[in-house]
Amino acid sequence: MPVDTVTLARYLVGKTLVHDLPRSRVGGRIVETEAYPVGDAAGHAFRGQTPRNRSLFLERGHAYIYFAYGSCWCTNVSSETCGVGGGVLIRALEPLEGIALMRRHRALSRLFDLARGPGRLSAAMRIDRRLDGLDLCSGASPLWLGTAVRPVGEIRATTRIGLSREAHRTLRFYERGSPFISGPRRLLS
DNA sequence: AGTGCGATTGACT
DNA sequence: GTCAATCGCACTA
Repeated sequence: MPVDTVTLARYLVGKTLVHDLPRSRVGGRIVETEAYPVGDAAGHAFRGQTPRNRSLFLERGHAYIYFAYGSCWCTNVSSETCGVGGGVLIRALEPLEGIALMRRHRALSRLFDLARGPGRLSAAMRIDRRLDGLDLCSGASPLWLGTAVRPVGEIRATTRIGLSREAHRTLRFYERGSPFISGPRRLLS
């Protein structure tokens, strides 16, 4: 696993994210990420460690899950060494496994909208605070990162979504041409 | 104790 | 394309 945040954000595109539920499994291919490296004023770790963001300071590869806008859970991977704050936001997933169950979690039928956006993918995969702080690479967690199921396409970089600070930095990565990424369609190509 | 504000989404024009 | 709901948390007093 790469040792810096930006490289990790690129590396995660094409890998899988899987959640083992009591009776079944849901998961998919990561097609879009955003990097929040050390020293980035837009990152939750920027102002130091607090009870809310403590998982960002765990060794790289742990889950940081936070609640945004009163309704959405967002799923991140910690990306630095223990004690240093940094993370990668998982923004969109190409659904692969347990699609019928994910549709039920989202009460929605369109496959392309199932996991297109950080809050949507967390809802589809039933990810919430209970999974915060888990080691995503240990092999023992119900939420885990898996290897790529097929070769990844061209990875493109653009500006991150929804920020006021550091808005110019191109730290959003996505698989070119994927219909499963979030944001305006014009950014697809 | 009170205030302000999002790493968003879904509904609506 | 625009816009407001919603609430946990950080920050100020």
